[in-house]
Amino acid sequence: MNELPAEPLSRRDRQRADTVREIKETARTVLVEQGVDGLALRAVARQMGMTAPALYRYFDSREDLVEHVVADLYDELTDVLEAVRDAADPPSPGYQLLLVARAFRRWATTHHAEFGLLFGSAAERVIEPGKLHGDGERPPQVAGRRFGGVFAELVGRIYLEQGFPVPDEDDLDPALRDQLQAWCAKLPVALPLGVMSVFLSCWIRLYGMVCMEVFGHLRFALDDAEPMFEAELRALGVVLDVAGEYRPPAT
Amino acid sequence: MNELPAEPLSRRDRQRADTVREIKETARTVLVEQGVDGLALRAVARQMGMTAPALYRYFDSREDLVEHVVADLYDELTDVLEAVRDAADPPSPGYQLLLVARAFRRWATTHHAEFGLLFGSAAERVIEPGKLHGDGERPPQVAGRRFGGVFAELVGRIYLEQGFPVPDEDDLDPALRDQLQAWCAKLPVALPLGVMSVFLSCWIRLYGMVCMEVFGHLRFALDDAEPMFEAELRALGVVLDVAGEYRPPAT
DNA sequence: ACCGTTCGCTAACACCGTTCACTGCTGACC
DNA sequence: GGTCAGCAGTGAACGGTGTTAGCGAACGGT
Repeated sequence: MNELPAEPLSRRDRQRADTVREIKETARTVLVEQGVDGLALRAVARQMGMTAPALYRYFDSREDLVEHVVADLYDELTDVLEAVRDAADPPSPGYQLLLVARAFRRWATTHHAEFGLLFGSAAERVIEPGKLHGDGERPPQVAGRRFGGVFAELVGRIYLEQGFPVPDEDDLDPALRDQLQAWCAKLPVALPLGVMSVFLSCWIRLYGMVCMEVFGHLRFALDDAEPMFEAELRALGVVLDVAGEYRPPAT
Repeated sequence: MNELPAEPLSRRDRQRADTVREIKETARTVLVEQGVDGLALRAVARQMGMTAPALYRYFDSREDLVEHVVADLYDELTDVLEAVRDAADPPSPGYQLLLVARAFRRWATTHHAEFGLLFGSAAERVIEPGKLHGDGERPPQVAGRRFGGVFAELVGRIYLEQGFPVPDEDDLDPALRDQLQAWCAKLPVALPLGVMSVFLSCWIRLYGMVCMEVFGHLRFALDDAEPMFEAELRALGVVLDVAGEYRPPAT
């Protein structure tokens, strides 16, 4: 991203940046091998032949390290989603959304530990803004925003390019309308508030479904959630008026 | 529940049962005061004037204690939902479902720590069946089943008493159909598989919405999720063909 | 009154996050 | 080229965690 002051990196600084990167990568392998609970500073340090206090030269605390890992994972996930989106053929937003949603679920199910760190209840405090940390946005939040933006942008494009039925603004609960208005104001493009409400509803279904599957809250009924997920994707296609673009998964 | 061998409780056994109850209650107050992470054995013991190892006379491990607390919380939540359901006037299943769903969200938002323990990602292993523990069902699972049963039963009654549009069995993905079939076989009453799929879809929306709100995954757009929740309730009412029974919340 | 079970304690182990004081090394400046 | 500041990394230590082992006291049934 921001690499404008490209050269004035002293040799020391480069080495330091490398170490930071190595720490985060090691943290991630520990996360994968040992699970969210096993992500201990000492474990990370051990795995890279260091001692735990040394990590404090690079991160303020375990929490700080975790936040940076979270941000990196968000970015990685978003990169995957964007790549899938940009490789979609045809590149219509409806089909792109289908593929992106599927890629999201795929990433979640194949990266169980990472997904738990990003979207589990332990992430609550990581996502939470503010704290005593000043109210400047921290890495996980901007990365999380970018992630959500992929979906929001696609739904927005579907609406603008093809349209789908949305509730009239006057039919929305005023309390909801005001919040949607405030949220909309923070977005790059203004959309009718009804579109925002439809997007939120779809987002809840998609996100809720994936979280429930990964965290085992669907196992009381299903042991393989993929068919149900595909059924939900078709239902979302109907809601967004792109049902005709549905294609069964490749495999 | 099962109090058939009512009397042969020796004095010692009664005292022991009392202690078990006191431990679980103390664990719950610690949970509320300190949060999920603060739920430490030593903290529980300290608060009731004991030492941590003493708790091992009553529970095999911290995990074991947590599981029992989870089961109790499930039962308590289910009691609340059943009470709300039984007090509904009129007692039509559609209206009852509306009130029960609202009560669920209310309990979740007013019992943040407890909800996190029950439905957060930390509950993953608690919910998970089997382990090396034999494959007998453990307390959290039976309690969780009872909890889900409240919703399932209401949706079933709505279908049987009034009906709502469901997909034809032949339109379901065979892979999904088989799983729904297997699940259905475990339920007390047999329902068309299309009903099961509609129920699952509704459950995902309801459950997903509440989890996302409580765990802060909706705060990027909303700071008070209630209006959106009500909108979702109305949408679910349409799906289940009981939209006419919607009433705005009492407040 | 005895004896076995139960209960709670202390001590200890291994692990965690975090702080502190101390060592080398390295880069920069005169 | 020599000196000196600053940085990376160390081991020790503090207070916390879950858990195990062994001991003593109290209790219940005979």
